[in-house]
Amino acid sequence: MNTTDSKEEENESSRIEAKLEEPPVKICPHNPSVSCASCRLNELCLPIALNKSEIHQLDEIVERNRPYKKGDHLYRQNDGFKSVYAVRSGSFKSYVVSDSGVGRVTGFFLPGEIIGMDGIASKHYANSTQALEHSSICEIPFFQLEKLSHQLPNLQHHFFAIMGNEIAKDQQIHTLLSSYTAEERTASFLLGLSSRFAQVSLSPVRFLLPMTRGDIGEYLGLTVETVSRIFTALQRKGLIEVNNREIELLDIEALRNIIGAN
Amino acid sequence: MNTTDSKEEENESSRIEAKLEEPPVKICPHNPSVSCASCRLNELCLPIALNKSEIHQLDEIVERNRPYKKGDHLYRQNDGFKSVYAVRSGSFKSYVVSDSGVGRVTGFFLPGEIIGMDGIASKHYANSTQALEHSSICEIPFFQLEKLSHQLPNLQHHFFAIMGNEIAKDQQIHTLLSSYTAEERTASFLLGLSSRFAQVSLSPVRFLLPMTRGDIGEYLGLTVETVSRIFTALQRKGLIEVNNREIELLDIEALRNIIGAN
DNA sequence: ACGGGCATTCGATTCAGATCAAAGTTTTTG
DNA sequence: CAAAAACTTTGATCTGAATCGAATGCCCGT
Repeated sequence: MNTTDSKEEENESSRIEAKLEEPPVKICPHNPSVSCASCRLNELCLPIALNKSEIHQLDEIVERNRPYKKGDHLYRQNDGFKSVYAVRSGSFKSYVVSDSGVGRVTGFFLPGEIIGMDGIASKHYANSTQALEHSSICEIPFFQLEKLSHQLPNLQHHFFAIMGNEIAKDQQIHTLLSSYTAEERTASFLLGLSSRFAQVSLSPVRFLLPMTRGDIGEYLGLTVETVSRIFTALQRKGLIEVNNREIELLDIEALRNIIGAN
Repeated sequence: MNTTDSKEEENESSRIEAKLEEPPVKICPHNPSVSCASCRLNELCLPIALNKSEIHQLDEIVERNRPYKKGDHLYRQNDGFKSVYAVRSGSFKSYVVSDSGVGRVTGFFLPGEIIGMDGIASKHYANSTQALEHSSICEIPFFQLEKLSHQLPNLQHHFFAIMGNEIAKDQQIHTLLSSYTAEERTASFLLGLSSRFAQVSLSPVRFLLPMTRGDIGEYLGLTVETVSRIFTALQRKGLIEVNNREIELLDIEALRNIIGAN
């Protein structure tokens, strides 16, 4: 999509390398001290609602892969489904490519969020997912997650909740795409990002967009130009301040009012 | 939405009645012979992949409510989440109503399909769901489903798959809404219905739409007029035959080609 | 059978956002 | 460090679908 062929080659090879060095390292090479028990995301991610011993068991099945460079793929459309992934740091986007070459972004993932659940039913991933920046991931082999869920009712319960949450979120987007204007979509998107950043203890009013305007447009069903124009318009109205990828929300109440009628 | 106040009153009271007559009748009043084991949908619905004894255990927790009349609500937005539902016969639609009164349909449900998973995470249903025609339902109290899933790995596995399927489906709709034209959306919708009818052994080429043009429009992010015009246009091109709610797909290949480029 | 209320269709017009075109800016890379 | 590639912004124009305005048809209850 946005990457050249040669870039893709590199990514592909580094990805394969990572797979070859089995058995997977349990401790993240670039931050060996992180385990689920000590991860700052454990209140947000899978371990939520698990007790100490349960977290330890979960820890056992989590594979902490080497970090992903910008553009590296976690998996590609139609790859066999094997794992779900929890973002540890950085960010990812999922997208599908049509025969006509037009890509459509189906989701963005920030730390603590789970990637890959679209593959559970069909056993093949329905989209491709790549890193938007230097990022790290916890890979959770789904077969083992199921087995462990069977032993730990709390984990089963929580994973049902995570999937239910994904379903509810997807339906909100359905509503957004089927009835919101470009400005409403954009405001809603910014507010959504804001609260997701807040969840990981980042500023909800000032943040860096990990994705391009084009990515946002594909996600929201708009063109790059429209996204850019709406950003400019919101800035002119004094609701946000834009500097490249850096966004500051100046008037959250007003942004909420934009989507308030819906 | 489409029902008058007085109609709503009726529905509401009948619904409350149904809840009052606990303990729930295990055998459907209007068709006492149906159990999961004998249900013609059991290859499609929850019992899939369960053995005879497991199906019997599932049967124990399923509540077969009285039938729902057209317009009756299964639940309403923000009601406390208690159960998921499997459609036994008829059809349902889910919708959200905005403050501004504009409703948006978020889904249609045919026999064998599961309703209500959007409430699992938040413990409150994110939408309202009502019958589009005289319909019957199997209610599955979620707490008991979880408990049983914990005992039956096959059930746990299958429910993960059902939820994963819902997630994958929702993401397809995301793509549809963010990049398809009105004609592409409509063609895709008709083909989707067609294959869902086929799954329950109904004709995939000739069927009755259980929903109005308005419902379809809200679901696809189009207006009633546009849906109507597209139907007319597809008929003029000889791809479908429309008579009120009755649809015949005359050229499925051509319909596929409409969305083929995507 | 009939009247009233939805649901559907169709035509005319408008408009939000796409498309087309091009310059400017930031990031990547050899 | 400079060239190239990728991304962003702005302006002009176009267009698909919304909106507005009716007329007609169908279904439901009495």
